[in-house]
Order: sequence, then C-alpha cells, then structure tokens
Amino acid sequence: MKSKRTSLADIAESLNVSKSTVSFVLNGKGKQFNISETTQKLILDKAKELNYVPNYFAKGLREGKTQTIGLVLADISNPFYSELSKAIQESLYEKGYSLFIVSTNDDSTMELKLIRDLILRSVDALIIAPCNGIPALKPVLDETPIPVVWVDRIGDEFADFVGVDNYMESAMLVKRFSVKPKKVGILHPKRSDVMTIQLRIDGTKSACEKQAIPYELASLSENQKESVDKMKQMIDDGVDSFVALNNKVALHAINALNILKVEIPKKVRIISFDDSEAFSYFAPPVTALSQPVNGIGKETVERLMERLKESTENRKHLMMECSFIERSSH
Amino acid sequence: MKSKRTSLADIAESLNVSKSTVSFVLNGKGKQFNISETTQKLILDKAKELNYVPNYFAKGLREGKTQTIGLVLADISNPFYSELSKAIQESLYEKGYSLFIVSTNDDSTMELKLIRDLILRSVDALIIAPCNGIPALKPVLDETPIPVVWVDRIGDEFADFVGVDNYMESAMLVKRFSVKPKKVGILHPKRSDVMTIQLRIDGTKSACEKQAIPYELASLSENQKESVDKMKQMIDDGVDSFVALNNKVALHAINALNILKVEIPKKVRIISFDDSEAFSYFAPPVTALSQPVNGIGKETVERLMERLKESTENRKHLMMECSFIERSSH
DNA sequence: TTGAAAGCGCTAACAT
DNA sequence: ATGTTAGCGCTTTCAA
Repeated sequence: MKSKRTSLADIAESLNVSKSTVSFVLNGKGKQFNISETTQKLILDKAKELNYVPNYFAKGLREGKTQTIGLVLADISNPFYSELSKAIQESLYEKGYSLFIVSTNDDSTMELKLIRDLILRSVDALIIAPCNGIPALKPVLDETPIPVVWVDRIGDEFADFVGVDNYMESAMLVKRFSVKPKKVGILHPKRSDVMTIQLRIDGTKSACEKQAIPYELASLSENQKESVDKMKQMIDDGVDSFVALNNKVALHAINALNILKVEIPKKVRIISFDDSEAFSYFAPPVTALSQPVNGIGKETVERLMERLKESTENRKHLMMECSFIERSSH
Repeated sequence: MKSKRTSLADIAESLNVSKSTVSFVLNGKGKQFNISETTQKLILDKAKELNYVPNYFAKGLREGKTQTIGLVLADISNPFYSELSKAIQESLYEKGYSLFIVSTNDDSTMELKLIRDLILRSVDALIIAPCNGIPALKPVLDETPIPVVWVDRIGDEFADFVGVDNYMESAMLVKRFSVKPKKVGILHPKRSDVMTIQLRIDGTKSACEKQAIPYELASLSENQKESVDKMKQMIDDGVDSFVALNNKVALHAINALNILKVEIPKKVRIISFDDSEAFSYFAPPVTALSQPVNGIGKETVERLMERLKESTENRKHLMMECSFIERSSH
C-alpha cells in the first residue's frame, strides 16, 4: 500500500516536459501531435515507474462522461436477477463500461432513494427493473438527462424495454401439459401485486377461459402447513394441473405434493414459470419455463448503447422468447 | 428527460449571489457563515426549482474521496456471493457508501483486470474474495494507497480477513452424523484448487484420521452418469457417510443417491457444507452447514470502516461460526 | 453577511 | 515538436 498517488504533473515535472505532452502520450495521441519517439518512451517509462493512474474525477469532470451504468433491481440474491446482472456486467465490460448494482428489496421508497443516489453519482444511464410504484419514479427520471432502459418489468410505455411476454408465455403453459387439464391450479406468491406476477395470473386465466378449462387460484408461502392444506384442498376440488407462477412457489408446491404423497406426474402435473438449478435434481425432475437471462442482458445493453449514442432511433419493447424445459413433472 | 444539468453557478447567477454563498447554503453551512434566512430560502427554493444535483466529479476531485467501495467476487450468480453482496451493500449504504460489484468467474487474469479498473475508478477501498492466484495481485495492490479487506478466502496473511474456518468447520462435520461413520466419502467439486475447498478437504481428512475412520475422495460434476458411477463405487467400497464440500456437489450426490434408490438416512447419510434454499424441500430434507453470510457481510464492512479511518488498529482475521442445520439426511 | 479567487487533475485549443 | 493556458464544477480561505 503506497501512500500517495502520482499525478500527471508529477511526471511532467520529473521529466521537464509539459503536462499536455504527458497527457497526449498517455492517451495514445503521441503520433497525432508529433511527439518524438524518445520523449514518448521517456514518458511511458516514467509513468510506469511512478505507477501513474489517471484521476478518474478530473477526467470525469473534464469529459462529462463516467462510463458507468446504474442497475436497479428488486433483489440481487434472486437467482434470476443475479444471473441477469452478471450478463449485463459482462456485456457492459466489453464496451468499457462499469456497473453499479443496487438492490431495492421491492421497496418503492428504497428504490427512489437508490435511483437518486445513482443520479447523484452521475451514471451515464440507468437500467431499471422497477417495483410497482413506477409513477413515483417518473418525476425524478423526467428531471434528469440520464437515459433509462427498463428490464424485466415495464416501467414506462414510451421507453425502451427488454424482457419477456409474461402474459403470453404463461397462457401457453396451459397447453403444455401431457394430459389435457381437467382443472388448473394457478399458484402465485403472496405478493401478487408485482407486475410480472399479475400478468402471469391474467395470462393463465385467459388461456383457461379460452379452452373452457375451470381453474382455481391460490397463494403459497414458506408456511408449509398452510401450503399443504391449500394444495390438498385444490386437489380435492379436482385440480390435476398446476401452474406455479415462479420458482419459489413451485418449490413450495412440490414440497407439499411430496408430503401429501401425491404422485407426479401420474396423479397431478406441475409446470414452473422460471427455472431453477435444483429442479433437475428433484424426483421427478421439474418441468419449467426458462427465461433467456443472458439474451435479456445482452439486448438490454444493446438498447442502452443506442440511447447513449443519442440516436433518434425509436424506443422499442423487446419481448424475448422463453424456452420450455421438458423434464418429467408435466 | 431534461437536457442539461443545473450547476452551482446557474443558481448563483439567476439569484445574483456568489457561488460560494450558494455552496454554503446547499451544504447546510448557512448558519455557520451567517447567511440571512432570506437568502438561504431563496437559494434552497431556486435549487429545487432548477432541480439541482451536485456534480459528483467536481466534488470528488475537490475532496479526494469517492464514497465508493469495490467488491470483487468469483461469481455473483453463486447464491453465497449474491447474498454476501446484498449484505455488504446494505451495511455500506447505511454508512453512505456505494458499491461496485464485479464478478471474476474465478479467472485470475480477469480478476487482475477488474481490480485495476476499480482502482482506476478511485474506489476508496476494496473488498476481495480472491481466486487462487493471489501472488499476482500483490504487486498491484502494493502500489495503490487503497486499503483491502479480504472476504471468504484469505488473500494476504497480513491484511484483514472475514470468513469462516473452513478447515475446522469441515472437521467438525465428521462427528455430526447420527451414526458413527464406518467409512467417509469426501465429495468435492472438480476444481479443488480453490483455497476454501482445499481447506475443507484437509479438514475432513484430518478429522477422519484422528478418529481412525477410513475415507475416500471423489469429485462430482454435472455429468450425471459419472456421478452415479462414482457414488455406486463408493457405496460398494463401504462408504456410509458422505460429506459434500459445497452445495452443488451435494445436489449431484443426492441426485445420484435417488437414482441408485439408496435410502437416506437409513442406508447412507449425507451432510452438505453450505446450505441451499432447495435443501428443505428435498425428501428427505438435507442437513447442512450454513455460513453466516449476513454476519460476514456486516463484519467485513466494520473492518473496512476501521481501515478507512486510517486507524492503526491491528489487522484481524475474523473467523465467524457456521451453524449446523439439522434436517433429516444425516 | 457576502464575494472573489485559488486550486483539485485533466484535456485540448491555441501559441510558439 | 512541445509548451501555455483556460476551464470543467466545486469547496474554502481570505478579503471586504
């Protein structure tokens, strides 16, 4: 751990040249400014010797750009989001950008705070997977020149979005069962006010209605006893096909089914919206709909680059296709 | 989206006061400098009206501090690390710091690059969960005035570290089985060169030796057929107690056990180092050793704050205790 | 009670 | 081929 940082001026001084000469050389513009090979080498060597690292703030202040993007997510410990941030970070890194990741815990107040903070830190752009209270974000976002791309959940009809068509994808699920459902059980998490979940509920419902299949809704949580009771009730009601609207809910459902000793897929079938690493290890392995996280990440970054170019290209809503992972539970 | 940012000067100009007056007021030093209530109110209102956000770079340039910390991890999509970053981010946020998270994919070259990049961005400090090639980091880290705290994996004997005693914790595992093992199967991931895994292997081995229990090692991977074969082999060899050295390996092992229709815990017992959300949903639920992620995160931040104070307090290696989650597989 | 001005480290237009 | 200098937006010392 060294005690002080070397500045451009230090190099200039120790070599008796001017700061600009040093700046030119260190920015690879030596040729362009016809700086002699000798001087260049001298400067480069000195810089290495003194372990010169440019001051990011001076540069930022001067250039007005930070090469930094802010990513606002509901929960970084959710595998979907952590995969997504990984994908985004990698794409961004290739383009020379760094990434601030912040986790809001699906709390709109926190979200607003964190977005303010990111703006304060002069990120060049924002990627947001919003909680529900989007209207609250509008005024803040409207007052900053920072472009925004929405991901996973649509925040603003008129801005770029990359994600999945939750409505349609869940509607399709109803047709995927190996046996035509007599009655569908729609399993959702406690917090069904999150936009994506709402869309999935609506999508599943409408598909059932279109196919004249009766359905029933239930919310499942960590409370095992409650989940078992609810599942039993539904099966008694004649439900033979379950659509779990996210992977956590699927986990709870399968656990309940195991406890109830209901055979899958013989007696009852289940499909999960969102895959999970563990699903292939279950007995039987769980069939799931998998979102193209990496694709979403890549496309998000593409959209962002477009905005950063201040291109006038129209904003787009990009709906990526999910893939159906056929295992044995459907 | 507004087109231009308001600066201090804009406010000063529109109010016909000087920049310093505005600066004083906006930094809450109005009283201290005896600025009249009227002027203060005028300035505050104008700032709000023009939606003033201070320029982070100018401030940083001036003050030399960024209030930003860099976190370097092997893999953000690994639940352990994503939980950890969440905990760290939260503690840090309370103290007014923001966090850059970067994922190295356990690749030392990438790691070095990303650390360089973080230094370039003038983070105030670094938190690193290093890959193995620590010697490579030394020179870079030695040449910067930025303090480092190591987390999860020890990078430097003489610097702060927060994590878990992998050696001792895995040694204890051997005594945890409900039946004294006749022979222990030590299950590790393909890449056993990662420091934590190596320590866990050594710890388990030594415990077996001390208790005069024979043991056998095997590496498990995604390759299901191979895993099944290896597990079968070990059971034929008399192994009745498995220690899985991380949660992925445990997943593979249990899958193999299911396929082999070996009853757990009747015929064979298994414990996983590292817990997983899914473990409680298995039949039977999987017993695991759980690392105190939140505690590790909090303590890491505490260490960091100490360093940032430039306190001369001695560097510490903080070993946090794991908790044994008794479910039914041991 | 307020204003002027220096200076943080860097870039680039302009001089020489 | 290289040096001088203004200015990015802010804080803070000193002067008025």
